[in-house]
Amino acid sequence: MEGIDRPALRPEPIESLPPRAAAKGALLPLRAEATGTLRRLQEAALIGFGERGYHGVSIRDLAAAVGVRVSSVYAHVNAKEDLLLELMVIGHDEHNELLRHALLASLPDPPAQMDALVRAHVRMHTSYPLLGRVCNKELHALSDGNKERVMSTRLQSERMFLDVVNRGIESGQFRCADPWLAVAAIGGMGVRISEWFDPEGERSYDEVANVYAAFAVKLLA
Amino acid sequence: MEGIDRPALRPEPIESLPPRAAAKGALLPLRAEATGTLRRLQEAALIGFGERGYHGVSIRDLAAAVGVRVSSVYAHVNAKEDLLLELMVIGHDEHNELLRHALLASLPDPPAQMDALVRAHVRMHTSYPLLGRVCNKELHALSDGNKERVMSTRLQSERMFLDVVNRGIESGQFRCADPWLAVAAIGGMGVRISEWFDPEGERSYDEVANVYAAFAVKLLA
DNA sequence: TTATCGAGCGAACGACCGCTAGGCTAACTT
DNA sequence: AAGTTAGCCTAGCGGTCGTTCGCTCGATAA
Repeated sequence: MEGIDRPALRPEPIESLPPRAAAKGALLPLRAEATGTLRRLQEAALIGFGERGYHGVSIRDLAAAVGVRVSSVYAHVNAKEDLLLELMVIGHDEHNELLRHALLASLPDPPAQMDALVRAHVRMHTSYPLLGRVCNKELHALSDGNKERVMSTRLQSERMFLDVVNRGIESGQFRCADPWLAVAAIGGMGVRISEWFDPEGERSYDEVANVYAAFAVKLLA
Repeated sequence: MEGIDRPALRPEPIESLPPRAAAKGALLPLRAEATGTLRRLQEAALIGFGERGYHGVSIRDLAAAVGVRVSSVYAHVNAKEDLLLELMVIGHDEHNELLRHALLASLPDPPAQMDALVRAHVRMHTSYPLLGRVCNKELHALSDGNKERVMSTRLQSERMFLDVVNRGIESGQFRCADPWLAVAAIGGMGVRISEWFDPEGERSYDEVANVYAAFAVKLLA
């Protein structure tokens, strides 16, 4: 028995937020329309779920973070899971839209399209690292129906990458024995960004995006 | 109000395990020396933490999975966190050793060394996908001291990749403006494997390793 | 034979969990 | 002025959390 002073289960509260960072450093994308207390609940949930995981954050934590009593939370939210679901839907929809717009604005050349897709992918994970973390780590906490709903969006996004890879192979500009594996690799390196990216850090979005886009295209050459 | 039938928080128990899979499909690497009930607790924790996260699995879940009462768990384990710590140490040490041995057995040529490192990295995440998931997703649940201990091993592993990239740049075999970013990308695509790899699936370890190793070297060319 | 010990047990501790019932207040409609 | 509503409150429900306690039982060692 050596555990004299056992570590506290929840060592520190979720820091409450300054009124609102400039849009540049917003926690959530513009498609998050909520305002007032609900908005602050969503942001507290984003921080908490992102740092400690869904089951590591209680309604009491969230209530304390926004300066409200537990029961008042339920004036804005039906259930804790709804808070997670909303974040996951926002994140996946935003990601999907970024990819779609990237494709629309790109020349119809597979390497150019892949470059555009990867830049959008990187933009998502550098602009909203906490959201990326929640979307990629907390799926398990969603009930089956909600999980399916989110996964269908993710599958659509994956398909965009896959289509570009396949078209590039047909045109002879890409060479790749297993297109899905290439997409998995490209996707994986982007997803991980949300684990280390720091907007105040030494690497800007542009640097990461340039490098990763080049990586993806080289990897398929 | 639409949440008529609220989803159960913990819908299904951790399935209890068959006596022991052949070493080929072992849940834990050989360096996990525990036997008997403690071993089965570790394996139940690995499955539970990997599928539902540390805070999503209770001591009662683990006890039920190994067929023992809650209080008996504490004959083998000092605290729940120790179970997680042990898994994380095993995982990180195994990973580190695989990388070291890969380097030792490789020709001193940076592309060959990178090929070997990536194969070892892939081997880790295909052989022990649950362990990879726990190691990469549950760091937040470790107390500060334990987290540091694990992170120092991770840093050592990262350094092996970084050294090879830097040496390859010096020798002119690699071209890369930001070596750390390349390591992050290569590491990220490997880490993600544990999220989708299925030993019974259509892709074998060898296929994934071949492709990913080629990706890494091409990406640095 | 006796002593020790590992491994299990039932019961329970205090804290925390998600969630709800019901009441108060202040602002907005009508 | 009267009614409605949004938003917050106090209080507490039933249940689960990690952990501890004192105990039994069988195997091993002296």
